[in-house]
Amino acid sequence: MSGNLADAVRDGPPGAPGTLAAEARLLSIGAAAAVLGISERALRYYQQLGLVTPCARTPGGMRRYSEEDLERVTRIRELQSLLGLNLDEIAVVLRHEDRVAEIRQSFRDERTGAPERAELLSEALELNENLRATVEAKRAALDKFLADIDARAEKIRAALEALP
Amino acid sequence: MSGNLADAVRDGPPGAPGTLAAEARLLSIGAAAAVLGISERALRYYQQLGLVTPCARTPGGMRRYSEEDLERVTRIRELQSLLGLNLDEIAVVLRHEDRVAEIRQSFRDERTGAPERAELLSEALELNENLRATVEAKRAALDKFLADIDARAEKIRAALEALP
DNA sequence: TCGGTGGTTTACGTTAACGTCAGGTTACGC
DNA sequence: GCGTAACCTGACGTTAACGTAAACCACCGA
Repeated sequence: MSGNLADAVRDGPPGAPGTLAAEARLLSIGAAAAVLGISERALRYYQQLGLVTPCARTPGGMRRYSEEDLERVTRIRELQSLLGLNLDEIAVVLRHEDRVAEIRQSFRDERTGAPERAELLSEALELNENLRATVEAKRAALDKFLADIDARAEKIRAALEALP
Repeated sequence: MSGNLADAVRDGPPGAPGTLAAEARLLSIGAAAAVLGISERALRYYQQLGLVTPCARTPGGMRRYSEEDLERVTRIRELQSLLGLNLDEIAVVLRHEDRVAEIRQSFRDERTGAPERAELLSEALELNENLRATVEAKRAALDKFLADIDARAEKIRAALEALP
């Protein structure tokens, strides 16, 4: 092992005058992959599907990932492992979440009128509720599953107490 | 559509003297697939991997599935969709559950001594607890996920109330 | 300035979980 | 007894989500 995670993440001098703090913390694809614990190939693949695009590139064309980019990837993995969604379905979820973020922006905008604001909020609420329903369904099923397991455990424990 | 589900499941006269009720209710692979809502190919594939073997065959070699067989397949699908396990991992879980069933048998056996019974019960308990841990972990993650969604919804609702 | 490490695109390879097709066999209603 | 629908066993095809290799290019420390 020539380079470890700490080496990969540690960037050039962050004090270079003129560069914003956020800019200094952009990660290369190797560092990003190391931090996230996934492969570089996966990151490129997600980008190919339009799921995450690194916020910047170096003049030479190398990908630079921001903290926000990493969070997005984390989100992808969560939606994969927790909800069992495939990448196409995840793309939809992410688009919805992007839309919510967009709504948040419009909301901050001074020019947005009150009735339009209400409209935006209820749209955001609906998008949110949409995902919630999916998650809630899964949770309910899991809870039942867990209850079954616990019931079995209880029977075994009862038998154990009846023994000695 | 020439044959529907009801046709497929409805078997020959169940009153044929000499045949047990359970025997009369064995399903062909087509009927089983229809009831379960999966493909025949999937059933054959699961068998190939040693996950479910139909309890019987006709003299001519055609598969016959019992109610218990169907439950086992349902279990497989549950482990797939809820826990996101692959079929190899599911094979392990099923082997553990089979072992628990075996333990239950030994337990009913008169010849099993008291110390051995205790041993069997704690083995069953451990196997059960094993699966429980997996499920519980998933549930915790899902709960957190759901909490995040609810928090967002709350923020949106608060903004909505602050409007009019 | 230059060597080595790391990154880029392009393209073909891999694995799990089936889908589908071919060619022959069995079950069942009439 | 007979036709046909359902089933059998291979065997090859497919799709998602990457893995891997090749050939070329960027960056950075000495």
